Amino acid sequence: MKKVSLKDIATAAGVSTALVSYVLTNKEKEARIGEEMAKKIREIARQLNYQPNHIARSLKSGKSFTIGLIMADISNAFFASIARVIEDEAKRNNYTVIFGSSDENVDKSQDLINVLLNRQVDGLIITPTEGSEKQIAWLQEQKVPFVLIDRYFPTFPTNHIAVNNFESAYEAVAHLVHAGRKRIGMIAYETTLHHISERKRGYLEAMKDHRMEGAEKRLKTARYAHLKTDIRAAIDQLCTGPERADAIFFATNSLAIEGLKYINELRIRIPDILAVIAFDEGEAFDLFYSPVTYIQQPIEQMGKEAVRVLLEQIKDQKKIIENIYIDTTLVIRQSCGTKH
Amino acid sequence: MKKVSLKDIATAAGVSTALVSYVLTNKEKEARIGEEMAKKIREIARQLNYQPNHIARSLKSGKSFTIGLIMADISNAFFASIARVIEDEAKRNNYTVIFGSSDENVDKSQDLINVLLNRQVDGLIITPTEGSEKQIAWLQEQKVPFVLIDRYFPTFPTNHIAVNNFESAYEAVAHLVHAGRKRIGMIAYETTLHHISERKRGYLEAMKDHRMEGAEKRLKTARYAHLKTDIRAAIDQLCTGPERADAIFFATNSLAIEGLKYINELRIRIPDILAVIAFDEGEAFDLFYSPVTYIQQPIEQMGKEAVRVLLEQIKDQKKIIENIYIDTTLVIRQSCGTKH
DNA sequence: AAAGTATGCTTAAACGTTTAAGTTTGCAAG
DNA sequence: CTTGCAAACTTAAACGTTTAAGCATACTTT
Repeated sequence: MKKVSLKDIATAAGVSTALVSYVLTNKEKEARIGEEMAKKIREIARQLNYQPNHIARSLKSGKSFTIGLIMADISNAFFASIARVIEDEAKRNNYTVIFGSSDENVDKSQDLINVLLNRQVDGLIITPTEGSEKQIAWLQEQKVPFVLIDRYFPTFPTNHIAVNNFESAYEAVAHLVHAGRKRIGMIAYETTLHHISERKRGYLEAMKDHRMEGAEKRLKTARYAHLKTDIRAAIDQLCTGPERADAIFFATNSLAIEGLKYINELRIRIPDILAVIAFDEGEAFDLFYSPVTYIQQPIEQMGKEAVRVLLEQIKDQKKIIENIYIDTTLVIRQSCGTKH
Repeated sequence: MKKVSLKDIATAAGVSTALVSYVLTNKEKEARIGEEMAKKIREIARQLNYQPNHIARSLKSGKSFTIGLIMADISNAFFASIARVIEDEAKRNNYTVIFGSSDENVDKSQDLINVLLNRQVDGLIITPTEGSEKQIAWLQEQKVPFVLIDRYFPTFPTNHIAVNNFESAYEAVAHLVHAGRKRIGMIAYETTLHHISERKRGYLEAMKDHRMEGAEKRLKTARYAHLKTDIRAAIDQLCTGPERADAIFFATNSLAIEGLKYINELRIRIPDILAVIAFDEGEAFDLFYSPVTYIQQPIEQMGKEAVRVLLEQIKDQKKIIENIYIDTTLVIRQSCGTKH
């Protein structure tokens, strides 16, 4: 069953395709189409169930009405939720979303950028990986509209949507201090990515401001590719000896999940022996026997803003760069031993 | 910065675009291109950093090398994981994925189908919603290649990837019986979707075969749109009175998560007072104080098969319908009180 | 020397749209 | 009775590819 095209309608109506095009794109006024004819064409289009060919349109207009979405890993709850919001929001604006997962890997990221640009996406929403500065800079040179989300590079200005990582981390650590914890540790990723650095900085500053000793030595990192083993090692180090930590701040939900699994195995009681705070949400945190206090990122807002900024960028290339910072909320549960 | 096209290369090389096209699509042999010239063209293409325009190609070939993915909700861990696998697998085959969430809503589903088909996707992978039979039947009439995943309609044959829902549910309930549970309940969705019906049937059959009383009255359902309240009501009914259930089988991960939250609130101890089994995975299940026994669906395999079947279908329209059934694994943890 | 054929390239149409620039007809104004 | 102009269409080019068909030129055959 062949698709019906403008030509089919034109033939059926005994007119040129141009006329049909004008009518079906509601340009009757500008093109001074007769009322009779317009009605007739519309009727035929309806009968034949005409569906415009988006590809032909894109070729002509140079716009695909498609957004490319590059996330670190769509199967991760945080990114999946963002993807969800972005798709909804894009759809509301008649855009469609193509996605891919970079796995925090520079080469995959480059590959995805290439694939998506070849597909003529009108713009990109990206959670950039470590070491992808050059790729991002190149996008900027090429004047490809894009927005970074979750992370960004402080060294050069780009559109980005981020959360106030420093303050959020600071606040989380302060909360632990006020809950009476003395030996607070942190587990983060081993990365130079700015959002993680900021979280680390928030931890260190808060520790300093509250005159807590040994922050540096209690700041552990894990490699993305060796999450499980590295986290276990970190926790082993943190939770043994006379100076064992009485609180851990996890820089990320995946770190927290892995960490809590091991803490469970070790039968370290929370919050009695150890207090815990995590960045990001996770349904697992709700179900944990001691519901986990966490820093809640406003996912809905982040996704919507990302789409908004990107679409504005697409509409008007020379538009000024927008940096959106959104505040998080510290959701206090029982994992720090405080009831509010 | 304008994109370079075949014409640019042709001009630079002083030849026709046809020649360039032949070279860059490696048809030199068939088109008898001179070695010298081929080398020269390739070099120029490299220098200008030529990237083929996918849209133009699609228009010409009538193929977009794009798959449409319609999931119930991409922010749900199960679907997100499937989406992840599908995207990876599609990419390996030089396909790209556009996605959308139907929210278990027929109208949204129809809307997504329209949007994706207008985008000229070459085929669809769908988790069909309740009541979408007509849409699916229409796709079949229109000879649009598609594969259903997770669910399907037994009333008419379609390509689909499914799990042996009946047997899995049966096995889960049998496991509960062998663990000594007497009053086993089930909480499912209120839906006519076949995969859920099969899970219910598995429960009922297993109960009958093991001579367990009161299965019907202990089979509760919750509406997707009123998950929280309905689940609470169901659990209230199941877990009170002298005949209170000593086990609950959740038909889905979202049901289980919501259910466990409430069970936690009620301070019903697992597995002492209540045993629990869930369909699907969830990191929350690992972290639960009594790690949850669950039916593990082979997500990777499901996603890969879906892509395989779809691509075969795209290649050869008259290909016979494929129904893939994949076995699940019952992952036994502590939530049923048994250690293996 | 004529015919055939291999080689290397060009032409042109096509995919389904959009849209600027015609063309034709009728009618009012000069 | 021109001329002007509005109304209602049509033509044709363009977007960037692909690909069948065509056209020289040179090299073999007989």
